[in-house]
Formats: sequence, structure tokens, C-alpha cells
Amino acid sequence: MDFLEGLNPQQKAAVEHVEGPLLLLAGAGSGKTRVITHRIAHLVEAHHVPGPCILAVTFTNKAADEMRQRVHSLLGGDLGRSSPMVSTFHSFCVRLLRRDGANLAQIRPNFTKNFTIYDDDDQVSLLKSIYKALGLDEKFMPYRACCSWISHNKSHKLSSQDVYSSAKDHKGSRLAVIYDRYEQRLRQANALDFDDLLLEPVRLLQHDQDLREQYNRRFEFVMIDEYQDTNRTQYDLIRLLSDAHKNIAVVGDEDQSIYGWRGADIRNILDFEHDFPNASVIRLEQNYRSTKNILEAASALVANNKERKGKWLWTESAAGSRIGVYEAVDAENEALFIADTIENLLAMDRGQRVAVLYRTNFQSRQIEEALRRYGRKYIVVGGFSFYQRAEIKDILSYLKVLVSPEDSISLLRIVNNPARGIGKTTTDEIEQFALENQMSMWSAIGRMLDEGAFPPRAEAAVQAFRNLIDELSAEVNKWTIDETLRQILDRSGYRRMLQAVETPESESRLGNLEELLNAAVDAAERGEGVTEFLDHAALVADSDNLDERAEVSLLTMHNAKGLEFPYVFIAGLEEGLFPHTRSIESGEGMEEERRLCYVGMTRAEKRLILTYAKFRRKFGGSPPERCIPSRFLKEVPAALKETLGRGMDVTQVDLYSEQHAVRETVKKNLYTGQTVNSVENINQFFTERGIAPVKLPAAPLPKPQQAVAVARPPQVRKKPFGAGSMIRHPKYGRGQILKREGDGDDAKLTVSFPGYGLKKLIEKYAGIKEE
DNA sequence: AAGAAGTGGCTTTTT
DNA sequence: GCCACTTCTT
Repeated sequence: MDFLEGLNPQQKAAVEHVEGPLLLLAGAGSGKTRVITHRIAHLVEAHHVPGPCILAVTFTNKAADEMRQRVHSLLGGDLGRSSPMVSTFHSFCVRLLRRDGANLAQIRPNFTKNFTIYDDDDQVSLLKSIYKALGLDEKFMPYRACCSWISHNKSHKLSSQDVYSSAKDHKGSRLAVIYDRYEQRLRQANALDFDDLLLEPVRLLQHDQDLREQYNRRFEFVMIDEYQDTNRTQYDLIRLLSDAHKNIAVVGDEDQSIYGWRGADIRNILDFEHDFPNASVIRLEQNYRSTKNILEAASALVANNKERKGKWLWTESAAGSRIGVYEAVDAENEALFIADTIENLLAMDRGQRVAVLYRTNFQSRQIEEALRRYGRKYIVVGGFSFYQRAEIKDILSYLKVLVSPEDSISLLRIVNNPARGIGKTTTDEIEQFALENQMSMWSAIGRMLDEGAFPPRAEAAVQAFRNLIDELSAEVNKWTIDETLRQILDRSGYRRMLQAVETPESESRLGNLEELLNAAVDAAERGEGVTEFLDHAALVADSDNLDERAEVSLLTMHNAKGLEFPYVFIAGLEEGLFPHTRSIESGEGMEEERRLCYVGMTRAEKRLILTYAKFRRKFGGSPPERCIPSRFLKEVPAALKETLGRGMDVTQVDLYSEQHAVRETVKKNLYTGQTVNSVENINQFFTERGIAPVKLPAAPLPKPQQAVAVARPPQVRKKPFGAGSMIRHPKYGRGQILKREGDGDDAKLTVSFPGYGLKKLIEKYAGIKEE
């Protein structure tokens, strides 16, 4: 196959580039992914480079998956072991440490390849514990702020000693102490935070010459996607990996650099030619995505930035509609306008995809409410992810403790959850003891039991907890992941605790745990071990579960990077919201906001509509505040804009009185792993309230559904359900069994639920009954 | 020790 | 308006 066919001259040049550094400046919609995948295929076929010698790195799992798939289909089918390595920075680094990280123990105390990963919730818990030991509270500095302060220092290679010696005041040196303790405690728990995941491979490769040479020998060709968003650590890693061959190709667009606040350094891309002498530079400036008007509007906007390499995108496509601008009275009105206009657009142009983009996640709520009023299906990308749910984190914490009992943060989370009589006093004592003796909480528990340090009642409770963990640990290696999770759920009493309270809330939690079990079964089938399962849970991002098929997607502009939609709305273009107050002060921050706007605008293929509100409430109860239209609106040339008015007026339902109920429903539906807001749901929602939906969708109407049963039926031993039979699920309602696999306790059912799609359920745990 | 009920304090973006 | 944290009650 000829991988050069159908490419424009610049794309062709990039694909044909073989040796030496390459900087590919790829504008929005210029066929970047196509070029990367074709280049990989070309290297393999035309230059006979073995697949595994090529490393391609992206930022999100989603981008990696897509790239992998496209490479595979270009090269024809299953490549097996000869496949190029396509990975995200973080999973590449985790794999490196799990496989070849043993020698890191030489430079990181207590490190083993069994390390755990601390996400930001874990970081906050750790900081709480440190604050407590230092007698501080959140007034000193909010945990989250402290977290990002530490992260900022780490990614800029400033140690706690560096920070301490440059501290200007008492607060500065206090912070340095917190930072220092934080680092100590991570090491003690054999845990790595997200910064460490990148930093430690760099330190290891610098430290271990053999390993560095081994990796250099292997990866002859290295490619980095979204280079504008790399931070200094990632830059170091890239340099180390490409040191021997210097066959480093980076792809990026300085106009789309939007992660400066997370440590991304735009200088990496601006200075590439300086850092890698003899680099070839190729610009991809032809845009294949958007209409001329959209492209010109976005280009004119971003031209207001100074930190650019400068390029001007062009397109052969038609001018298209002008950019719509709508001024709403308030946020409710804005949301209704968007929902209303979506109805009109989709009525004219059926089956198309629409995105509503916004700056901050909380903006989604009102838009959701408006979409529900129209019975329109939508998905929300981001916000809370499945793996952030409390019950999921609880059970995974059990798993983490089994793998690595030194992980005190996970231990702290589960020690009295479900409640087993180890209260605050006892926990504080254990923590105190661990701190004083420089040991983990798990070791402290052992020692304190040996020394008889607990009062009788607490002793019994702690002893029972220790036995539970010991018993589970003894057998964990014999079980598959799903079996381990089941044992945890049963023996810890966690399932019983949820079953005891028969509220919709606990039902929903049980449902989420069921999803987790399904995921575990799938992982076990793929042959994954517990560690891989946990790594996956730590590294999946919210945007990774984006469902391309949804008609309407709601997401932040950050999450929209790399995606495209025929119709795009950008909501909330107001000074203070977008650009955000926190960025307005600094020139750099403003430029990044502008780039973010550029990213949002260039997602649109056919039509782009910008909206803002004259008044907006800061929060629910507070009075609406006057808003100034965003400066970005003015930066779009007048000739490219048109002012839009409201279409139909929608005032049949009192939205305020619905808000609470809607939110509850939204919450429940968000965490099923599948966030599609089904037609059945919406109908049910309105029927329950005796309100007719504004407009019924043309799609086949479902039979009206009864309210979901709340009470869980007593678990009687029942005859197994076979394929074809109808069942009722506590959360998904009526469904038909399509497939049955396995038998007895392990029986797995594939069930089709109208409105929810296919679900894999484990019969024993699903709580289903005959319909 | 564990739940219920009340109150302060703050909201950017996320691998 | 929401969440995390505190105080109150048993």
C-alpha cells in the first residue's frame, strides 16, 4: 500500500521524513493524526523498521487508542508482537517502572515495583494528615491549592530544600515543611503521585546507564503528539529516549497550548529548533475541517496573541454561515436558547452531532436541564468520573491495601468503612503511633496489638480488621480480580452495609459496584493482574469514555481538544468566566485563554454559535450579577458575525421547581458508566410529574414505565434465567437476556435494556427478577 | 461510636 | 447551592 497517496505536498514531506529531528507544526484540522499514522506505516513498510522500535506518545488514552487502531488498519490486521508502541506519557512511564524500575530503589527509599499510584483525592487525604500532624487547618492554605503548589514545584524540579532556602516568610518555610513531609510520606507508603510517574523514570534513566542504553537501542524512532502541551519533565524524558538516534518527530500547534496551568511549557515547542539543531520544520496549514468563515474568525482571534510562531490556515471550503452570536438575559435563557436551537438544527439536518462547549464544568447543569426539557439525548463528558465515586474508591482501596499494605492513605480510607468500631480516637492513636515510630499504619497496627496498646473494645475491633486483611491477602494470589473484589465485598461487609439501607442512593452505589465487577471480569478475561487493573483505574481520564455516537455532547473546551463536530456552541462568553478571572491578570494567562477559545472555535465544521448572558448568578441563591461580554466576541471581525434572536419561547414548565428533582436524576444517571440520557428516562421524568414534554422525539416511543422499584427483593434461590427471557433490573428496568455465559454463581448475562443498551451482568449480583 | 442536623466557605481548566 | 467539616444527639 502506498501511504503517500492522497496527501498534500507538506503532509507527504512529513510522512517521508525519516532520520533526524522533525518539528511538524500542524494547525487545527490539518490532518495531523493522518500524517502521524501514515508516517509510522511508511517507516514499517518502506524502510523495514520493526514495529516495536517505534514509539508514539500521546496525552490521552483515547488518542492513543485511535492512533493504534488506525496504524493497525493501515498495516493490515493484527500485528501481534510486531506492533509499534503507542502509549500515553503516563502509561508508558508506569509500564517502564513496573517492568524495569527495580533499580529506582537505589535512589528512592522504600521503592518496589509494587508501588501504588496516588490520585488527587489521595494527595488531599495525605495533606490532611500532614496538616493535622503540624497543627494546621485549611485556613493556612486550601488542600487543593497546596497540592498544585507542590506539583508546580515538582514539575519545575524544585526540591523542598530549594523551596525552604528561598522562602521569604514564615508561611513560605511552613509550606516547604509540608512539601518535605509530603515527599517523605509518599516514600514511606511506596506511593507515586502523578508528577512522580513522569519524574522517576527520568531520574532512573539518568541514574541507570544500562537501562538508558537498552531503551535507546530499542526505540529508534520516537514521535510525540500534542508537543505544545509537554512539560519540562516530559521534555527531559523525550531527550533521554531519543538520545542515541535523534530520530525525534514532534507534532504540535503552539496556538493550541492550553495546559500551562498544569506545568506545560510552551517554550518546548517554541524553542524546538534551538534545542534540536538541524531540525526540519514542516507546516501543515491547509484546514480540512471548517468552513472559511469559522476558520477566519478563529484565526483573527488568535492573531491577538504574541507568543506564536505564526501561521495562517487556509481552506478550499465554502464560506458557510456566519458565526452566530446570541445575547441571553440570564443563564437559564442561554440554556433554553441552546436547546431550542439544537432542536431546529437537528430537525433540518438529522443525525448530525452537536457539541456544547463551556469553560467550567458547573455550566453544564443548566444546559442539561434545558436539553431534558426537550427530551433530547445528550452525554456529559468529564466532571466526576466513574473511578472517582466513593464506593469505587473504597473497594479499590481494599485492593490497594492487599497489594501494598504500606499504603497508609488507602488503609485510612477503609479501616472503619464499613463501620466496624474503629472510631476517630482509635484511628488517631494509630496514626500518631505510626508517625512517632516512622512506620506505616499497617505496621503500627501490628505493633500496637502486640504491645496491648488498645483498650479492650478497640482491641477486638482492630484485631478483627487485621484478620480480615490477613485472610484476604493470604488468598489474593489464587483468585482472579473479579473473585478478589467479590470476596472483599462480602467479607468486609461492604455489600451488606449498602443492602441494609434501601434508598435509591444505595441502590445506585450497588449498581456502580456491579459495573466495577463487570470491568474486573473483562480485565480477568484479558489476562490482566490486579496491578494492571489498578493502574488502569488510576490512569483513565474522563474524556476517554466519550461516546462518539451521541447526538449532543456537553464538555469543557479542554476536553474538546482533538475532537470535531458539525455544530458547536460555546456558552458563557463573559469577562470573568471566559476569559476566567483567574487568568485575566497575567498576560500569559490571557493568551492561554485566547488559545482555549481558538481550540473551541476550531472544533466546528459547519456552524459555530457563541452565546453569553447579561446577568448570571455566581451561585444558586445569590442575586444575579451584571456581566460584560467577553473580549473574545470583539476579536471576531464584525463581518463574520451575525446576531441571533430567540426562536420559540418556552415557558410551560417552571424550571426552578424542577431543578432539584432534575439534579437528583442527573446525578444518578451520570454514574452508571454510561451517561446517555435515554428517552425512556426523560419521559418517565416528566410523566412522574404529570407534565407533558415539550416535544416528543420522532424515535420509536417506549411504553410508559413504572417508577423503578426501590425495595430489593429477598434473595431466594431461583432457577437460572436463560437467553430470551425477560427480566427486571432494579436500576435499568425491563430487559431481555440475549446471551448467557457460564453457570452457577459465575453466570454472566448479556441483557438488552431499552434506553440503556447492552449491559453485562453477573447473575448472582445483579438483583434481577423475572418479569 | 455513629448517625443527624447545622454552618461556614468557596468554585478553572485535568493527565 | 453544594460540599466538607463541626456539633449535637442517642
